[in-house]
Formats: sequence, structure tokens, C-alpha cells
Amino acid sequence: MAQPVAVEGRRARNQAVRRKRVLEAAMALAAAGGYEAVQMRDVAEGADVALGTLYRYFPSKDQLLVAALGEWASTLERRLKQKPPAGATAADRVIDVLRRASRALEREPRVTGAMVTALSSPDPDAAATKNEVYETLRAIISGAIGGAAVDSPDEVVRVLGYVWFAALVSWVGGMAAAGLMADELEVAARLLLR
Amino acid sequence: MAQPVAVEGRRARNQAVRRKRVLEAAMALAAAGGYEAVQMRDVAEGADVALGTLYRYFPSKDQLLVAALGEWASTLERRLKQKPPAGATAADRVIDVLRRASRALEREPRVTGAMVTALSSPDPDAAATKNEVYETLRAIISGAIGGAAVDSPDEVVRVLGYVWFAALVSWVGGMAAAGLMADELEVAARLLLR
DNA sequence: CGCGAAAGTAGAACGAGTTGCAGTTTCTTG
DNA sequence: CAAGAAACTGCAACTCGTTCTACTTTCGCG
Repeated sequence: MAQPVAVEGRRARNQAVRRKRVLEAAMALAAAGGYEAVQMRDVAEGADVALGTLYRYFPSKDQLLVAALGEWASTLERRLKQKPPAGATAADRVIDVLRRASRALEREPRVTGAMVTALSSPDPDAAATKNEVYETLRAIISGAIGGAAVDSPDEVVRVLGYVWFAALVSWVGGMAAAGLMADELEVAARLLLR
Repeated sequence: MAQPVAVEGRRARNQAVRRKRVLEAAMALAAAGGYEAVQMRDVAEGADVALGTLYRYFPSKDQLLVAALGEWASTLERRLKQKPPAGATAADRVIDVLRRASRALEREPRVTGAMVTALSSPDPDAAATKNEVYETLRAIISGAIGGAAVDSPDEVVRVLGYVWFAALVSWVGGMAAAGLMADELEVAARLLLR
């Protein structure tokens, strides 16, 4: 009589649900008050989960927020696959993508701030998760370059990834105004893809 | 009978001494155990200063460490003025400078880690101090380019500054091996200064 | 000199990330 | 269906950055 246990069993499904609830609770808090407002006790309460459980899912606050950023980046990547960037040259397409991304990030400055803060944290336990995020960001840039003939595309992509990250940190750290970020990225893209 | 109060009076001199003691204590702790080992109570004790006094000099741990990085960068800049980088082209000189700097930073990984962690912290109160550090780093790159004819030198310098910062953070965050940092910088310099 | 403000001291107290623990619930599996 | 392991819960406790308080010392200046 056992229902065919769809995929992965009931436990896994419940865990996926919990995980999502946790991430949503964290985002809600981040939207309201940024990094410092994402307090682990509050996240636990908001997700209706015990503090210990929260820590079982995400071993630290930074890993939680980096994971959230990972979801965001994956979503962006998916959307870009469906609606590829416009532009005749590789530089134009890269700039288009980065501007779109920047606009989205700037729309929720506190959320972005929280996630980027976590991304730049030194926590070595989060290194693997952080790398995935970087990987996705690079894939996004790479996709924008597409098949265009570019000198050493991998190197260009890596350098652009660095610039993207640094620009985000500068903005979040209050060292650069919001609009600047996209402009700096455009400058870098034009220099590297000329 | 009053001794001619050299410069700036006795108070200012004592404060300069205290400040230096604090920075030295912080560096000693950082050398031993990195960012987390730089605990404000221990810094205060090591510098033979009360905790409250420490906070009067440096309003936060991050500002303390960023200030330390600022000293390091200024020293490097001074040294480079005396012994300018070797190399025929701008790219070669920039690479030489960045390699020298990287080697120095990699020699004390824990100290570097502590300082870079602070530099990438989002604390907006530290923005001014952080900007000074960036300014110095850019000046160093700029000096290496020197008078060479380069397209949009300011933009190139800014982008290289971003890459330098991001490479440091990657290394410190455990996402890239030590030697890699200098190599990535070389790649970026060659791409931007070709 | 001698006073008053600024700077320093010791130490308690608060907040938030993280950990540990004892007891309960929920799955999976045989 | 009956373990029994793994996952959860609620909560106390610990750490370390930061703040606050009450008191003392030091220095520049009239």
C-alpha cells in the first residue's frame, strides 16, 4: 500500500522544504536590515526551526548567506540562458549582463550587502560554497562572451570575475556609490575585451 | 627652564608612542594566530593600555587592522620610491612590483589574512581608512607604470587595484593557493597593459 | 604653581554567533 | 509493525567585540 515514494523519500523532501524556509527567513531579515539584522536566533524562529537545526543546515551565518547568494546567482544564470544578452560584440554583451545584474542587486541593497559581506568573509569552511558562487558568476560572464573570438577568454573571464567581486565589495563597504559599480565594470570589460 | 617642547608637545608624543605600541601588539597577535587571535582585550594588554583607551585610538577591530595595513602599504610605497621596479615595459614593472608585494605578504600569511579580512569588512565607519589604503595601493601600481604611454592609465590602475584586492581576498579566504595570487595579477597586468 | 579638561584605567555588562546537552520526534528499514 | 539511528527541539552556556561607568592621572595654560 506504500505510496510510491516519489523521489528521494519523505525525509529528503521535508529537508528541502526546511532548507527553503530557512533561506527565505534569512532573506526577509536581510531585506529589512541587512547583514546585522540576519540574526541566527531570528532566522531560526522565522523559519520555525530550532537553532540547532539551523546550524545543522548551515554551519555558520556566512555559509547561510553565501548559499543564498548562490541561489540568486543560479537563478540569474538560468534566466540569462532563456533570454540571452543583447549586443553585437562580446564587450557589449558582457556589459549588458553586468548592468542587468547590477541593477537587480542595487534594487535590494541590504540583501546584497548581507550576501556580499558573507562572500568576502574569510571563513575557510565556506570556501567550497564561495567557490561555487564564483564559478557561477564566471559562467555568467563566459556565457555573455559566447563564441566570440577573444584572446585568452578564460583569463579575461577570471579577471572580470575578480573585478565584479571587488566592485561589489567596494559598493557594499560604502567606498563607492551604487551607480559606480556598473560603470567600473563597463570600463573593465571594455579594457579587457578590446 | 622649560625644555623646548620639540614638536607637538609631550602629549602628542606619548600618544604616538601608545599608538605604535598598540599596532605592534596587534601585529604580534596576528602573526601568531591571524584575525581571530587579534582579540581586543589581548591587544590592550599587550600594548599595556586599557581597553577603553584602545577603543579611543581605534574605534573597532577592523579599523585597527586596516590602519596596520595602511602602515604596511605606506612603507612599501616608500621603499619602492627608493628602489624603483625593474622592467622595460609598464607591464613588466607592474608585474615586478606586484610580485614583490605578494612575496612579502605571503611571507606572513596570518598577518596578511588578518589585515585583508579587515579591509574587506563592510564596516562603513572604516570606509575612509579603507579608501586610504586603496589609494596607496593604486599609487603603487601607478608608480610602476610610471610615464609609459598607456591607454587610459587611470582606468587601468583602478581595474588592477580591484584585481589585486580580489586576489588577496581569494587567497585569504582559502579559495586560491598562495602562489596563484601573483600569477593572476600577472595575467591581469598583461591583459590590461598590452 | 595649580586648575580643569582631556585622556587613561579597571572592570562590569550587553549582544549575537556558536556550541553543547538532554530529551523527543520522525524516518527508514528489516 | 518494531526497532534504532538520525534529525529536531528548547535552552543554557561560552566567547569576544563593543559599550558604559566611576575613578584617577596627565598635561597645557593662565
